[in-house]
Amino acid sequence: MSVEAGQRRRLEPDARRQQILSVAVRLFGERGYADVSTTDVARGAGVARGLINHYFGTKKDLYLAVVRVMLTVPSAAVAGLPEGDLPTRVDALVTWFLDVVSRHSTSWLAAINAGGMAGDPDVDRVIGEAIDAAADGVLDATGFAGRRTEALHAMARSYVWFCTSTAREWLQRGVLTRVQVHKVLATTLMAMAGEVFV
Amino acid sequence: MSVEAGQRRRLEPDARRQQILSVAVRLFGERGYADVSTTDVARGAGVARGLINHYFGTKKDLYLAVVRVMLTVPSAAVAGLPEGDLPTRVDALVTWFLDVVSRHSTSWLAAINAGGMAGDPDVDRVIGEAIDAAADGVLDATGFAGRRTEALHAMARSYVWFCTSTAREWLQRGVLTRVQVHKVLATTLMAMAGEVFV
DNA sequence: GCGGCTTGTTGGCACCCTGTCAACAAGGTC
DNA sequence: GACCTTGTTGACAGGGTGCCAACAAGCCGC
Repeated sequence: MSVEAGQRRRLEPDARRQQILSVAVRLFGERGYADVSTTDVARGAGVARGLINHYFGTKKDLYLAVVRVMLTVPSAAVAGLPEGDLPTRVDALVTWFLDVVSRHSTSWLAAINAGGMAGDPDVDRVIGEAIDAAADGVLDATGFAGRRTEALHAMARSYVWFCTSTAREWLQRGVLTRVQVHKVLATTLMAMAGEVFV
Repeated sequence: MSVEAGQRRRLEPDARRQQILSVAVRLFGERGYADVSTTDVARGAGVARGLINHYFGTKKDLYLAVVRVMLTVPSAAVAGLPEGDLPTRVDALVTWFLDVVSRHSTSWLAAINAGGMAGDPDVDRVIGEAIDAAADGVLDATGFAGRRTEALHAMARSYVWFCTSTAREWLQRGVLTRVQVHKVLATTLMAMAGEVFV
């Protein structure tokens, strides 16, 4: 107990908001939407429950902020792919993806999994934006960013979902190795780039 | 109103259970877990709310029964793939999958989407079993059912997730055509069978 | 036909969670 | 030290869930 529980302390709005958000990220990351009550978050932050509504609005709004944090971290360094022929660029993209997802595996996979909120329009929109960004990276790496169409983008998005589910078999189920995942993802992307992206 | 609302009628347990279940399937299929209350289901069935707990236990148990119904329907006719070379069998598998998913699109995609319950161990287990069954079909169609390993099965499972997300781009977003989805799925499965299943 | 019995069914109770809001007080200012 | 801004609290009302004793529909023996 490093915090005096009996005393009431004023923090600057940004600091308090950040403190609550970090607690929420931790809790939602390990327990899923329905299993985390705003009371839990408030207790974790040593704060009255009403303060959460004051800063974030509704519980779902808080969750949206949490998902944004979880998804924004990895997408920081999307750019920076090397030059070279198609196999080289595809390999670099897959390597980059596996690095990112293994580093932030828990939070990132938890966010993509939607922790029990998939189907909600707002949550799906936030996740969809992250998937869209990743899909842009896929089209970029395969050299189709210039000829981008809605259909191409949809296929790339679908491939990103494929990446996440394959990564889950590696990081969560532990039944695939990183080398195997790498080969699966690189091979399928090569096939898509060569035969269906046209 | 074909049902006398004011009268209390006794039904046989199986009939009542089935009646409640069908209402629950309809409601959960169109509105997601959190947005459907047991009161809604009870009202839809013209029944006291407590009766739902009597027949199904908790609300999550009811939802599990609903998901089982939604996922069991399509997996009925998994078998029956034609003989022939690899491209022929792959093509038939993809055609079969697209037929099934387009016929039961709403309920099946809703169930796979978990309607806001992904992350729950029990729900994930039920969905996982359906994915496993589909993955068996994939290994069967590609002729690797005999040499089945855990890793192969994981890759097939991952491919099934790829199929669902691609189908979503077609049936829910409407940005891909059936022909495009077919080509994507057939091409990638051919690539996986030829290069990574080894 | 009638009382009794099995059991499908109901309504209400207790508990938890959520969103709101008026009241409170911490910390700076004059 | 009085005062004022505003971060913070606690209580309230509404709604959802699980549970359980009481009720009654429909069948059986007489």
